[in-house]
Amino acid sequence: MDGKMEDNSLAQIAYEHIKVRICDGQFPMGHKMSETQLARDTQVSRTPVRIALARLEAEGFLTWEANRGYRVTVFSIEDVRAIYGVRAILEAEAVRLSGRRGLSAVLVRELTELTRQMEEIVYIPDHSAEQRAWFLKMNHRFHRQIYDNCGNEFLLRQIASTADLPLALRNFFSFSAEQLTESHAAHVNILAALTSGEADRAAGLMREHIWAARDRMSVKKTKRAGSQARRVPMSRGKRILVPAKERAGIRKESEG
Amino acid sequence: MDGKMEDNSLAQIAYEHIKVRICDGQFPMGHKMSETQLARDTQVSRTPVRIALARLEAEGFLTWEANRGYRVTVFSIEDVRAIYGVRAILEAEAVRLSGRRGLSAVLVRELTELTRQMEEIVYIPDHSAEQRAWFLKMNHRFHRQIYDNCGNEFLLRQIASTADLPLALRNFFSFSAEQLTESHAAHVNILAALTSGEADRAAGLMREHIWAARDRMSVKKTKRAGSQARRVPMSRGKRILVPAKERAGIRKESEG
DNA sequence: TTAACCATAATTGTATTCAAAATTTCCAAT
DNA sequence: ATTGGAAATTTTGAATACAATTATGGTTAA
Repeated sequence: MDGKMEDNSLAQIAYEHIKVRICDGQFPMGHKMSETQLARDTQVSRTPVRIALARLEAEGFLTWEANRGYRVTVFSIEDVRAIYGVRAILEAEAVRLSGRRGLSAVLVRELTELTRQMEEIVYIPDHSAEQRAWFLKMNHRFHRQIYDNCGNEFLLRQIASTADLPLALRNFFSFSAEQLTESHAAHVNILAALTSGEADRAAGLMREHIWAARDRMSVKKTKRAGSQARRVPMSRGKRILVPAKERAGIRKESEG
Repeated sequence: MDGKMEDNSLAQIAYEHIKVRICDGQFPMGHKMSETQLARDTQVSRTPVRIALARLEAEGFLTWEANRGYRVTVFSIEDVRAIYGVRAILEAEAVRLSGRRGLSAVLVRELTELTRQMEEIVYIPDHSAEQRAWFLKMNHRFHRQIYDNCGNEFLLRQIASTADLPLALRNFFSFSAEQLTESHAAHVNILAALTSGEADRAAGLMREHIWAARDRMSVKKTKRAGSQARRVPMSRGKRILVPAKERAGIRKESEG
């Protein structure tokens, strides 16, 4: 169902394991990624862990420093804005291409169904955290379904690599009820534009939809993100300035 | 002058070494990257080579297959078109942002100087291959100078990662005199739009400039690229179908 | 108390070793 | 000659060993 062929390689397992923990926020920004520690946690040797770390570094999740190892990349609030800016143009383009190609009947049905499910949650006065999480899951699928139809595999790859980067941050920002409503409304409009063949308009709506998410993020918790983020690494070999000495207290809380 | 701080790590050296050889075309698309072979060539152990390969894989240069190692990613002509499509929107956005921020006097002077140097070559009736190479170098700087001013470090990173990908292919396509002229004219227009504060127009011109490069590529050597490219990998774990048995004949021609 | 310095420990960078999988080679059978 | 298959070789995946650098901790002196 998942289309995932068996990845027996420990490097792959370590990669996914670590990536999830970064996106979860279990490894916060600036966190020192100890190779030995990770190897012990995963019950493998350092070799596959190193492969995984190298890949995550190339993808921007980690930042490397000579003889000092890897850290979770520190994104300032400006960085996140910048990432959302890129996401906006990439995903708007994906929507445009997808719209130009035309949506199949089954795809429209799936998107409609997803929208309906999200709407259900939106109209629940006091939705639970679980329901909000479900909304986010549906939201993710909605976007992805549209993008997957765009026919530009490389664009998809770029989107995938940018969409996950600020994921760790997103955990800090809770969605309010109005934001869910707003988001849902945007989805409805985008879907309407797509089904009526207005690819360019759909693209513009998607761009604004992502801009809205960006702005939502900027106004809310500037304190939290701003205090932790000191420096923009984002390129190999640059120094990053982070508190140092925050090693303890994270290793044991995994899988509590 | 290069701003490169000492990278003693063998992994880093191997990374750059291999990447250059991929972009050079010394390692053609689909080429099997033997860890042992590379290790012997570089006079280091397999360990740093593996790190380098993992990074290059994450960046899209290489494609990995379980128990079968790495290969140079095979791009079909459609892939290259797709990449140029993404480049167009990314670099147009960089131009727009750069224009909105405004260009400093010194930057304008530098861009003007670069344009002048390129113009010189354009107006030489029979320019040498060396001069064409110089044009390409200036061209690259021109683009880069504009982008670097955009203020979105993440966008720059994305551009850097996409711009190099089809570099190997670009070696197959020789620039004709008219194409140089066309390219130069576009630069002049873009620079004019930027200096007159028309950021959006500059962005549009850049988009078309890159589209022109894309189309130039599509019409020329479809045979060459089409015959070598069989399948679009571009995502980890997918199978790629390449001739197989093309190992010999490459190892010895390096550093002849 | 603080600063400096040396010793110790821990971590990273690299090489080597070993096992498992894949490729190649070679031989036999059709 | 071609095909099939089994042994041999090569290559990848992973673990371990070792060297070099960095972090830590404690002792001493001001």
